[in-house]
Amino acid sequence: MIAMRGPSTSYDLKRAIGRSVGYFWNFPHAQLYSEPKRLQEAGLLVLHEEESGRRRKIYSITEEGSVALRAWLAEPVNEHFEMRDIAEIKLFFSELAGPGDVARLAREQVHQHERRIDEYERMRERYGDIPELAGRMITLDLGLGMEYAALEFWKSVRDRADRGELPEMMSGKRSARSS
Amino acid sequence: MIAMRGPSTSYDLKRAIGRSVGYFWNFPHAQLYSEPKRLQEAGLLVLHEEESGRRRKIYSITEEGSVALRAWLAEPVNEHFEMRDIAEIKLFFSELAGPGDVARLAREQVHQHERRIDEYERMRERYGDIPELAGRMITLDLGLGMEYAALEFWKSVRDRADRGELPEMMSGKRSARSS
DNA sequence: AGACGATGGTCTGAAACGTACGATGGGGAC
DNA sequence: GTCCCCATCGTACGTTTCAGACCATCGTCT
Repeated sequence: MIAMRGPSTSYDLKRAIGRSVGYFWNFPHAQLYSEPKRLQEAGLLVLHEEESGRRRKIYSITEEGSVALRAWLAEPVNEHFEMRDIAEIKLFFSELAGPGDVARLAREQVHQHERRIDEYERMRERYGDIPELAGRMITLDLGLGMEYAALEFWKSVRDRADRGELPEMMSGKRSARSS
Repeated sequence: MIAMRGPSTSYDLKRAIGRSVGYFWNFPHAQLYSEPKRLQEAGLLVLHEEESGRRRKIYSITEEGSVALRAWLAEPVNEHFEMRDIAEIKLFFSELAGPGDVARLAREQVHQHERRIDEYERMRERYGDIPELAGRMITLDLGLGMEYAALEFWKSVRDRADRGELPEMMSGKRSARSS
């Protein structure tokens, strides 16, 4: 982020991330203070500390840092993306849930994904045709694609639940430890 | 999981999760040993320890546990799902990458998502029409939807990169700390 | 009898996390 | 002009999570 934005304080990073990468990779802000320190000690960043009143800590990338960054970008990505979706977990275990729970869950999810889609579409409208940002907007398409996929899914769950097509019993326990 | 499967050892959980929920919520296996202990101390599980050679630790859910579980399932889900996608991060910062990096990245991703789709489709074929499991198969549809969305996205990135339509320069640093 | 893989479990050091807390400065209300 | 609020900027710290090394047992095949 520092390589892209130029010299930044941790607070700058926090805001920049909040508006961009944060959507698909969350950072607790405390990390944005400890990590730069680590990277600076490793020689990948340099710290310029203000002497005036605010005493801001402004980090810039070093040549070594740039090299490491480019090496990382060139490296292949082995892992598949990770997801953590509480709604999906609840759906998976919905056979243990009470009547109406699934329908309510699906409705909530439809709503949430619609809001998120709105948010993304507005971002695209505002920044979409600023050529400087166009590159960074690519990932927005992926986010939107995912959101639309999720939205369609939950809509169909909602409709099926409303039509009573999903089991959603609250049956007795099964037995087996085997299989 | 224990409520659904019936009495289970941590190892049972590990396997069961590996074949199902694990795809959208990963658990390091060590947690599957420490958590049940915690839940047992909290009264939500009971432990039956074998006295024979193996001394397996088999957990079952208590009435209190069932109640807590159903309460949790009925609770609204506030958070949006979390994603962690290294490929997406690299794409976001691709303006700092070397020539060819984006194309390579996209190709890898296409391949990975295709493999994952295969895996899911095979699961559906094998278990799809076993009525007992049908309920648990719903989430598979969401997984597939996401995978197809990602696949299409990365294909389009790949094609655009091949046609040289993406900037992918390695330009000089920007200046601003502001905005 | 021995090898080996599946089963079953524990421990630990390092990261990550959330969150409370402290401080400064600029700008608007008055 | 002064006062207060909010955005800015930063630190500290206890708790969870995590990866991964490690250990033991059992069944089965050779």
